[in-house]
Amino acid sequence: MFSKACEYGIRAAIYIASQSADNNRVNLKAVAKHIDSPEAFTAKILQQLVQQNIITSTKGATGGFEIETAKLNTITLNHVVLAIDGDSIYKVCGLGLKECSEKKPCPVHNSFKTIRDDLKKMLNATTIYELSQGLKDGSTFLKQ
Amino acid sequence: MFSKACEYGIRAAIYIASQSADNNRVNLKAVAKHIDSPEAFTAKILQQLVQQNIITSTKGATGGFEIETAKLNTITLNHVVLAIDGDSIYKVCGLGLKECSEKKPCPVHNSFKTIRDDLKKMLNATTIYELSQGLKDGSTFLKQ
DNA sequence: TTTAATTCGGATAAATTTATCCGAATTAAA
DNA sequence: TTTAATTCGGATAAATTTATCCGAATTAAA
Repeated sequence: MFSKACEYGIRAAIYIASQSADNNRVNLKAVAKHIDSPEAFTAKILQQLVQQNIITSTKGATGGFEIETAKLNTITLNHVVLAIDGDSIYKVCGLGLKECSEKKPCPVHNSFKTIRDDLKKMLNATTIYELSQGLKDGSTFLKQ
Repeated sequence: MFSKACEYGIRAAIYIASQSADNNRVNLKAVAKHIDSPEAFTAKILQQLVQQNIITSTKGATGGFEIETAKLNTITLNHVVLAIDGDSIYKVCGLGLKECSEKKPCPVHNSFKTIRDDLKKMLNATTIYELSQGLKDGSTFLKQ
């Protein structure tokens, strides 16, 4: 569904959000540990999230990553997916055709459209903050 | 969503079905041409479909690929997807977690479950034959 | 029987994605 | 001022997926 990079990105965003809710800034090492991901690769992904203004980074000793309290509620799964995988998941033809469109649809165009619209709706309706709450109350997990 | 191989596989199956409905056997070259795919790679994918008993191959001159008339109606998108990409699309966690389950769900487990179940339902309900009909009546397309 | 057209299967190559390494820049604390 | 901990950015490497090549086997037709 998503690239590995995007999966890590979502996991990282959820973990950072769970800590930012308590005003804790977290560094790369802590992120990689808590989401069970390769450190150096995670660094690249966090950089992307910083560039797309989804998370904030602070350099130097005691530096790390956080999400501004004001933003916490506004960031959706869709934002993270767009930042890392782009909009191909919404746009690209299910059969990989370049020219697939409403006017010249591939054989699965309409059935896929329904699924994709539902996915889009879900990604837009789900905030990273609400997902981070599940982590904190122990009803959901990111590792082990 | 699907691997490139699976996209080609679906396209190939639909094209072969459209020809088998008229009792035409088609060779690799024709398949690759009509679904606009690389020939050698397509050969590998057709081999997989043969091994999984989705299509039938005939060797030698005048050889090629076809789908048995009796089978034509029974083959679904799900069969082709399983043959090429396996069941990972149904099973694997949306965030790539090894241990994600009903009992220990990842943060997106339930929202993804809904989408995935809908996808599964659709893939199971759609036959390659019905898709090939759209091709023949000109309402859908596989290339250009 | 020979030839030509085909599928099959194994060995590779190219492209893309995933992952690592490392030095530079930054910054808080000693 | 020095040190240590950190993010950043560029260069690579490893793994996976996509794609190609080619000889062997098969088979219909000449």
